[in-house]
Amino acid sequence: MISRRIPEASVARLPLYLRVLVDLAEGGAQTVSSHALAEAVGVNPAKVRKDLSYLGSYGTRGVGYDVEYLVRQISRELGLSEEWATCIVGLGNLGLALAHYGGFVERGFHLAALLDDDPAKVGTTVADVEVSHVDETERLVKEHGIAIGVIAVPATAAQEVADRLCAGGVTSILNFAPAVLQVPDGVSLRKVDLAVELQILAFYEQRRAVEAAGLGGADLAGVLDPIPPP
Amino acid sequence: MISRRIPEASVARLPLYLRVLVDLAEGGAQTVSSHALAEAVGVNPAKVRKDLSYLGSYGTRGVGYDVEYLVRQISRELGLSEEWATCIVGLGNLGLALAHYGGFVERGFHLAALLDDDPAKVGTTVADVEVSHVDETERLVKEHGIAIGVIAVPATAAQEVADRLCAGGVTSILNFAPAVLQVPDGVSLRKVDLAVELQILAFYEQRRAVEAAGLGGADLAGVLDPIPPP
DNA sequence: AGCTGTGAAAAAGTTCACAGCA
DNA sequence: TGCTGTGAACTTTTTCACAGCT
Repeated sequence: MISRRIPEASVARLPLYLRVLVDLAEGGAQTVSSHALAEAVGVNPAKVRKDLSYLGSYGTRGVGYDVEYLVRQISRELGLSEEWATCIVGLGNLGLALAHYGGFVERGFHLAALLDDDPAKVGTTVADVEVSHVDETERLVKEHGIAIGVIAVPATAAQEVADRLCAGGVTSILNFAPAVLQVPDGVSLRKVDLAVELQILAFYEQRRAVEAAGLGGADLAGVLDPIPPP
Repeated sequence: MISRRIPEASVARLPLYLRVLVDLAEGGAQTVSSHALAEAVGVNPAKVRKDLSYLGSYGTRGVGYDVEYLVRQISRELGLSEEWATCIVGLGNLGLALAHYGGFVERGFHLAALLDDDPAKVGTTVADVEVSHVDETERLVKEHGIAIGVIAVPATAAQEVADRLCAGGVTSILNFAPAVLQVPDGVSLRKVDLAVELQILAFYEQRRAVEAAGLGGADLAGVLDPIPPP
């Protein structure tokens, strides 16, 4: 119980376990083994046990884990017992999609404000929330006690928006803009970058193509050999 | 040059380097040091050098890396010299946002098909592409030689869509549905899960709150102590 | 017998620190 | 002098393997 440091990699898997466990609970399951849980999440059973052991020893040897109990423990650990106030800055296609995303509000995330710099959007209502001008960011973050800010603006505006969110007192940022952001110590920053994900997939596509072409050690000139440097 | 295995973690950073390098090139920079590049991407300079060394030895000691040359090398490594045909399945808010996303088409990704199961959407045109019925998935993937499929349907439909994409011959999938997918060997799968990202942020929010409350070893009962198991 | 919890081993990833070249 | 390239140390993460409880 003292000084529980849960490794980052484990933290990132807790939401996945939780989702499966909720489904299992709804399906009426009482207990689940690390093996079954691992299968459902697509990981190794030993990893499941290690991850869950960081939360404490909640399983029963010979039986497995109590589903309902585990749901409660993980929810609490993830802070999902509380309601986190969030805001979305930037209501382009992506921002709108996020605002309407059900899973957003589903578990403890409350959309407290929407912000955009387009006067045509300010004052309209999206997902039952009135859109405010981005200049109001600091004020609204303070007033609503917003903890998590979501950035869905173009890359060029992202740092300014981040600065404003932090100035207002946000302590977590989820950034969808393709930009590297600087935030003060003590602010958590996560990034989702669609173009990067596609490029990673392209890398492995490319490699398969090269490997197929290169079977048996054929000459790959023009396919992967480096061009001599300038 | 023989058997170049680039670690996954490095591959995931190549697109970030590329983005910065393209900006630098547009800004007229001739060369860049590992230090400057590291700063711009937000990583350690040694990591930059290690990562780039996997591509070959493209730097010049005492000088740095030739920006243009590095852009070419990384682009080639990421398979961005080719045009990858992609499709998006599911044209809800997120699917539409993805279809309109500029960065999508920007670098070598060509939107060859859009699919949805809603008869009202089939036949309409989105982002200059006519929407087809999801039953056409296999056929369209084959016909257009689509390599990468993007899944933006609800979780319940995601596995079926994945199966169809794979049946058609897709070799990479980017999944936005909150579901764990099963794909055949040889198909790359990446996942973007908005709810998970928020929950990870909530975990660290929660922990900060607990740490603040627990300064000096105060009693945390009711905040983090476990409820006794059933 | 079945399944958890966990030390210990293995693997992957990061950072250091410095030789070596421009 | 300045900066790359890289072996080696270190850290984190994953996996194994088995003792220990039910």
